[in-house]
Amino acid sequence: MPSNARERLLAAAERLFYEEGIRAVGVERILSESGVGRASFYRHFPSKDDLVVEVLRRRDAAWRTWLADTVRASPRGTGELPLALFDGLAERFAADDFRGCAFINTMVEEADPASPAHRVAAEHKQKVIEYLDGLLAAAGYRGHRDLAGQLALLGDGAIITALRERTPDAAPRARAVAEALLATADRGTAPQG
Amino acid sequence: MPSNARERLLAAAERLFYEEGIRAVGVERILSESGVGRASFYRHFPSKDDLVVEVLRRRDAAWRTWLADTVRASPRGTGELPLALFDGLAERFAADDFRGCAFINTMVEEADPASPAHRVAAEHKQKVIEYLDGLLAAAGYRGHRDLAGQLALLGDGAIITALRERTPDAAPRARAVAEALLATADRGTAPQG
DNA sequence: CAGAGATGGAACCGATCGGTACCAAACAGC
DNA sequence: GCTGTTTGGTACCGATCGGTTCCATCTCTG
Repeated sequence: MPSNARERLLAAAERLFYEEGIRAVGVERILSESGVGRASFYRHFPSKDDLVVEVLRRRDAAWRTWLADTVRASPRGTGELPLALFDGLAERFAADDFRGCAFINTMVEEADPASPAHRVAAEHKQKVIEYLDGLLAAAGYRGHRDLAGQLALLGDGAIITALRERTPDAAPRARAVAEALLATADRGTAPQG
Repeated sequence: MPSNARERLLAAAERLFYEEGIRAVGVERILSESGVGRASFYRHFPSKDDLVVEVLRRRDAAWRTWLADTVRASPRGTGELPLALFDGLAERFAADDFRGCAFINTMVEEADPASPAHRVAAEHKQKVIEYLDGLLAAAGYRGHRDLAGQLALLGDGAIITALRERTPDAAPRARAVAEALLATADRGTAPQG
């Protein structure tokens, strides 16, 4: 019942946009790689911009699900559970097709902060911060809100560094900073350690 | 004696590329905003790509000069002198036309790491790290090489965060992390504090 | 003032951009 | 088998892309 062509379009677009960039990939490429006809494309999406937004929405959901799964599967204790973010990033950085963060890339490519794609990308980062905030709050960190922003900042810095170096080295480097940060942070009546 | 048209082209291109993105700005825009004729453009630059590379080279030189000047003018002592990076970033983030880091943006837009523009952008970051390494070494930090990479990582994270938030708040937040990092770092026979 | 080099404007090129219209084949449910 | 929807293919649209060519003008130097 769910349209087959639509799924193929989204899958091809997500891959191509990430690998080569949103502006660098034309509709023609998406059609040929997905095997979908031109008319079918515009039956499912009013414009390329709408496809972009839909791709980002799905990737946002998938990415945060992946992060939650990674944290859930982490052997780390509650106190250092937020560091699981960097464990997960280390795996991502090692992937052959790693090309940074799709949402950072979108904010860069779609310069206008009011554009739908830019907004979805910015909101993604905000949701990740809120998730980290929850982890930090559960671990009893005071100032967990600020800490969450700093961990996200470290994660973004690691992603940019990995994009430049083309190695996974940035992940443990950022994690070391995060460890120093959490070590100096004040934990109140910590539920457990 | 230095070609006037060439300077105007570089100035207009630098501004437009930074404000709207490299791919988003066509040659026609650069011509109209610089007042340079089409033929003159291709007399000075074999292609748009060559203009892009030249713009990046100049911005690299200007940016690192700015950083060195900022550090030189900083009232901070030797031990915390590298933190002047974040003092400088704070000013940049507050600018109305702030749109992230031109070199990060280039690495994102020019996806191919072998492309000339991407390489120049990546090399810029490397040079900044080497400069920070010098500051840290002069301050007597052990492991100054790793520390330099971590400070640069924090800087990039701050830039991405500022791009998303559209406020200068990320600079002091990253600086706080850098302070915690330097505080836990081992200083050998420190020349002075 | 004369000559040479640099300049801006415009016409033009093939290719590609995002988007529309039409059509025949494949597919479903009844 | 018949009907109605979804599909892929193709031709086409105006606009813009990066790049070439030619020309008239302007400016600087001798």
